[in-house]
Amino acid sequence: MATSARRDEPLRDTLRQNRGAARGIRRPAWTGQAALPRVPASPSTPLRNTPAMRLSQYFLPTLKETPAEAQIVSHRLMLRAGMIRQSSAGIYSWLPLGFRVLKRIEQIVREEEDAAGCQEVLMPTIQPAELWRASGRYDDYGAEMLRIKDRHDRDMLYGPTNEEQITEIFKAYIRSYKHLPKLLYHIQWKFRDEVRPRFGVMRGREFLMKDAYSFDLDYAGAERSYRKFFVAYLRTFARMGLKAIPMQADSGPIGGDMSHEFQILAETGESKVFCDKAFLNFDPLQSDIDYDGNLKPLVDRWTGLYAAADEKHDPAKCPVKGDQLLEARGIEVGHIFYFGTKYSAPLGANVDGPDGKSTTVHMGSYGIGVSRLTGAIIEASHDDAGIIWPESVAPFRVGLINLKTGDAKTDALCADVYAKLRQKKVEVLYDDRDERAGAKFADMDLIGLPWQVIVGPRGAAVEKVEVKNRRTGERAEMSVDQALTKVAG
RNA sequence: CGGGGCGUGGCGCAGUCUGGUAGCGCAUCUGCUUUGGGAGCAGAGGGUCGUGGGUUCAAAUCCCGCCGCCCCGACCA
Repeated sequence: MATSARRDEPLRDTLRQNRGAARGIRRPAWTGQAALPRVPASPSTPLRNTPAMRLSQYFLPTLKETPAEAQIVSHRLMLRAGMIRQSSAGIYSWLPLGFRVLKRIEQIVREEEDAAGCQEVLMPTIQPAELWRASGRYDDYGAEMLRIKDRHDRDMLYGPTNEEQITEIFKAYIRSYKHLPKLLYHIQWKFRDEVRPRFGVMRGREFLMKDAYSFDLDYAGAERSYRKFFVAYLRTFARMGLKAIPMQADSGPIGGDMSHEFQILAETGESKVFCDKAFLNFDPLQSDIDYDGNLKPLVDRWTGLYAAADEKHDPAKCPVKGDQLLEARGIEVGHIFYFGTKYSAPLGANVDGPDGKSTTVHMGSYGIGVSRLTGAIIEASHDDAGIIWPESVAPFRVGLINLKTGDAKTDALCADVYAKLRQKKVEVLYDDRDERAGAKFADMDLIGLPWQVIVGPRGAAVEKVEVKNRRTGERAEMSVDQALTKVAG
């Protein structure tokens, strides 16, 4: 058998690599292979399985130059920080750093939905056309819906939303008003075949969305459910460090009456918004919420102030005068609406009421763009050097920078700080690469971890480290113990 | 979907008008020197120039078709 040139390639590559390894040659940050950790006999299943990471082993392909296709700042920074990789127009893979942020955001959304009494389910991405024919939307939805056929030539679709699906589930099991209200949500990938996807994950075709659905006996009940989500949304966005303003909205193609969209304020936002400056003083996290109590006063407080997106704003009719009117740019990150029996009626979602009569349930649906939020947060929180993550969604809380790997004292001090942070369960990314100081500073600023602990030979000689706050830029030298306290939060 | 632009090594670009050995910077690999804000020198590897056809002695370059991506607008979480 002839030995082809191609056949020789892998062998040569292997030899080359082995030679490199034997000499202790460093590999780029994201190609290194870590020794696999020993698996304990009875492994636990923590939510986060990588609380700490060495950058020399981490897959973090940062870019110095900006890819040409990215126009807006969040898209540029997500590509440069190695968070995502475009697969095709409006469709992205999530790399480790981006995926961590996505999971963080998802988890905050989940916690606040759960707190409001909403229960998590998971519905499929692929749905049967039949379901959508029943609601009449199979024909109404248009080309934005990705239609596919299975091997039996049955019409299927990649779900752009899940009203029909959830209504079918509800209908199958719930027969009595005694089981109402029911609040259900899921966090699932959706697909809308946008004519023109753009702005990176802010307007992709495939996107991760939390969509919740409420089922109530009547309008009054639906109103109570609506308020729960209204409040949960205020808390959700506030926890991500965002200023979200609820604005009266059209209910769009899904249809309905009561509707608000939640716009976060960001200088680079997609549309102009106008609102009362008093909003800025509201803090949704100030007080505990009793979701079983009366939420009307709280919702009224938020809806009592003027807020309008560009197309709804009429300067002549605006009640807010002069300085008190805030003109800003916004990004829509959530949308809630009540739509009555729009789906429950055609799909036959009825329950028996107290009077023994069958009643069509009142529904509402409540969306949050989870993947979009990743970009939106960056739009709201960045500077020239890169991303500035709010602590609640940061992929790691602390970046530990070793300014001179190979220097015994510096290495030892870094190892000490790294171990202590892990002990304190502080998520840390340790830059132990053999790179120049400047490159490390630049990368760390770019990926935007809230805290940097900088260790160099100068400080190591006197057992001091430098702590830098990414947001304020404030930096100070201090002992390891002081640094741990400062950074642990 | 209307209008415009662009596809050349992993990234950013030149070369196309006027056809004639495929280049530059960054990144990567090797060696030496460097080391507190994206290092220097020397060497090396890597590209069927989006794709199919056509014209020609010869095509990244000219012609036709197709595909992909980006921007503006209308539309949207």
